[in-house]
Amino acid sequence: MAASPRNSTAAAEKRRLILDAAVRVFARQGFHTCRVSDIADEAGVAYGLVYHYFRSKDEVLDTLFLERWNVMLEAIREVDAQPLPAREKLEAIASFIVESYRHDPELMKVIIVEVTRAANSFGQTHLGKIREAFDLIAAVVRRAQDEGEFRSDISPLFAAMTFYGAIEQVLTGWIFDALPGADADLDEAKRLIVETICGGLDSSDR
Amino acid sequence: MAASPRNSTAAAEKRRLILDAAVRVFARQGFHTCRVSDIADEAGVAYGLVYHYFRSKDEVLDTLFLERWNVMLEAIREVDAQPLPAREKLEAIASFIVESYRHDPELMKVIIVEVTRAANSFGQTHLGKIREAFDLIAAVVRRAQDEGEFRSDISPLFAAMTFYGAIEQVLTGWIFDALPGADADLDEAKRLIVETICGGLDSSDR
DNA sequence: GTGCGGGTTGACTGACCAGTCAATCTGTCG
DNA sequence: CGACAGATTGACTGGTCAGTCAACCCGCAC
Repeated sequence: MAASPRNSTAAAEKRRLILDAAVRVFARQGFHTCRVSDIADEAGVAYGLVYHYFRSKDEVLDTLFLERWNVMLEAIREVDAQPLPAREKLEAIASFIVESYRHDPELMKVIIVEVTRAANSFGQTHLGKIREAFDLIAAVVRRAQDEGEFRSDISPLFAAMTFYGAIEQVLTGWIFDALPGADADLDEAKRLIVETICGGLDSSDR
Repeated sequence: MAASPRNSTAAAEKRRLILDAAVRVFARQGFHTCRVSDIADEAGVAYGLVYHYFRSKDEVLDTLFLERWNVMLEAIREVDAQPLPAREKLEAIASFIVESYRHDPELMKVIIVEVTRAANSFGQTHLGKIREAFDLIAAVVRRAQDEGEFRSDISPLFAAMTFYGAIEQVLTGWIFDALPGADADLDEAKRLIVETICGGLDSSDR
């Protein structure tokens, strides 16, 4: 039965139902302060069913994070494979992250607040995955330095952390209403982040 | 007795003993995963004594955060009061934060990981205080824009968040060994952060 | 229609831990 | 010295919740 296509589809849908409910609950109440029963209630399923699809409460969050983060890593790799100036690559990366937020702000809130910036609890587990993103961005910077597009006196990894840190702080600003986050602001932000950071990295006339 | 100077000093020292122990425990195990008894053990005092000096476990963390954050806010205000170019003001601010890390990395780890970047739990409570820092930095930027030192097409608050986000990400890199954090690296970082960010903000010839 | 097997249910358990409190200690003052 | 006050102790309580599990449901195969 689990082998038949109809049922495995149904199972996947149930699983997704729980994951989507978890996003809403985590975003609203935070991972540590919500109960597994909150997730089950939000999904409209019984408590025990959560444990049929996931080994633990942690695994629910892990799944949400990894699903999205892997998509982002792939997107960065694709961007980097294209023959573009580094500035445009960074713009594409910033754009991808901002669009992720536009598309599903609750999911991005959960990922940033509960994983990426929670390096003592979940971040710990995913430090390697998070680090991968920095390394990919650093590689973009390094190549740009080799080709003279960026100045060479800033360590690529350092530049990558600065770039990513700026983006994440802006998202955090939107998430907690410290920064206006209307549609137009998001578009503006893509441009401004890269403009701010690249101005400093750019080796062009100064 | 609590009124006599010798005892009130002794009381203050005991309180400090507990606070310092809490820093080490929070840095090592994280706020959520440590027990109050861990703090008491680390301080070498009885469990109940923690509750003699603090109303709750939360209040211990609140105290640590506010103590340090208020010092930082004051430092930023003092920097801003001086007649310096904005770039040097930002350098002084970055320097202050980096020196805070050099002086007591465990405390900075706790503040960043458990408060500043934990906007769902403790950050929530202190959102206002955190926001104050952004506003102070934004004020520096705004004045620099008015005087033509910085370009005016980037919102001051946005610039402040970018600047602060970059710093915090670098500290996070040191905290979790994603970035080399030797003594010389810290000095280098002060310069590079401002260099990176201001290059973009600076309205000088481009 | 009967039986199988996975999906689904929710009451229950075991562990954990923040915070309380009554008892004890210690140093000071009259 | 006696007694008082605040400091210190740590056993205990109450509540919370992640995870378990035995029972039940339901669609399918034969």
